[in-house]
Amino acid sequence: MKNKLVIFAVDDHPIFLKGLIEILQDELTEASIYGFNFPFEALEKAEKLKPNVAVLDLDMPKMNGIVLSKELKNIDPNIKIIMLTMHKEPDIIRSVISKGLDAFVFKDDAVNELSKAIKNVLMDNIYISNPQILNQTKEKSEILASLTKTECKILIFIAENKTSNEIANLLSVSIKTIQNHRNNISKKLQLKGSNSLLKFAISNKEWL
Amino acid sequence: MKNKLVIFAVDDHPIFLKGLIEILQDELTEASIYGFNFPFEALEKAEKLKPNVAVLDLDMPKMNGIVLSKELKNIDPNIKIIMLTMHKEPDIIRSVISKGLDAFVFKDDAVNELSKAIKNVLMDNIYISNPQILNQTKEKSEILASLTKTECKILIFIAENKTSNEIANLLSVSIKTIQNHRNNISKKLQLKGSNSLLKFAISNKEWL
DNA sequence: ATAGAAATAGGTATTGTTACTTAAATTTAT
DNA sequence: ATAAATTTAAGTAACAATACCTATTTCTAT
Repeated sequence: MKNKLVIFAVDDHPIFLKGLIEILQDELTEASIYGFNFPFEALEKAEKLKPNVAVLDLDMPKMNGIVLSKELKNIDPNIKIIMLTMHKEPDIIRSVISKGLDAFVFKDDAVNELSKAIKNVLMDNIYISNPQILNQTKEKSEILASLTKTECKILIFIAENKTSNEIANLLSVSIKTIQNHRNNISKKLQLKGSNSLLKFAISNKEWL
Repeated sequence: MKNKLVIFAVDDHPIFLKGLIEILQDELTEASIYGFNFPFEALEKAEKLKPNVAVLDLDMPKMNGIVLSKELKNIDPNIKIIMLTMHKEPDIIRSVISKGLDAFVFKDDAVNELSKAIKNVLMDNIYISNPQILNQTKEKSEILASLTKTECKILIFIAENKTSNEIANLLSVSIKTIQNHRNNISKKLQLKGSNSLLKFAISNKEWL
């Protein structure tokens, strides 16, 4: 006779968490489901309750799903992590997926995909709902990864509303150096036209 | 003996909707709760089911909560609308609040505030959870509201990555006219510096 | 040690945005 | 009808970003 399955669900939105617990309970009637609105609550209870699976929201204030997953794996490396997200951008997913998760499920698909994900991670499989999304624009994220350290630093400054002049002063280099970097970044990202780099930086500032 | 209360809940996220229905059912055991993932489904059923209250998500693809609320009021002006949102920015809330809603509840507060909101709207009161948020930065939204029609139109074009030249061609006016409007908008919004208007437009594009 | 990558910085030109001015035509409201 | 607001558009100037180019120094890995 095997032990009762213990599942953690962590999401900062109370209503979403309520729905999440409902779904898990519906699908896994024999499991114990614990819901937490705050990541630190889940961490506090993890040692005592010894969860087998943790279903985490990626986007949470203060401690996001990635950080929380690392903390949980610290407590017990056998805890299986299922990451939930609303984001559908391949770039974001790719940047997150390489950090030791066991499953990745999109919130829109969660009703159908969560039980599959749980079954798979318990068999030590890695599960990704909607994997075809990842094949759509492989190039872009690879190009983003091709940016050098300095180029990344400058792109972050651009996203922070800094002009080339301001960045040059902050880094104590010539404005021509910054302009040159901007050009190289634009070429790598295949951006053209007026303020295209600024628009890109602002739109993607969360993921630099 | 009064009729049974009929409540609609509309949210594009299945899990959130599930949680929402749970809360409503918990709080109002005697009511009939109908949940819809898609606004058009709610519209289709509204004539037959004659809801007294509709709890709507503000941010939905294709048809947002404002549009849906107008359609529902078209079917029956007596339907009370409770708008749910995640946004906490006073600007956004102020721009939405003046469109004939009966209640405004923040998603984070929804567990506690929803039943209060329903009771109030049924008594023909207007209910706002967390009204103190609105008093924080009154000025900015008032300035935003001070924009004229043409200024708004141009701001939307700017947010759509259009240059002054492109906007001038689209509207068949001189580029100097567009530049002049840009200046007037910047002055009204108290924006200064390089590309400040573009940055503002991109950051606020959802609420123009 | 040396080749390759990265960071530095200069030139030159075009285009776009900001910031100010004035002013006429048109629309809107009282 | 008249005043006020809005839209239109001109001039001028400075600053910023894009889009090319070349070239030197510095770091990095084999």
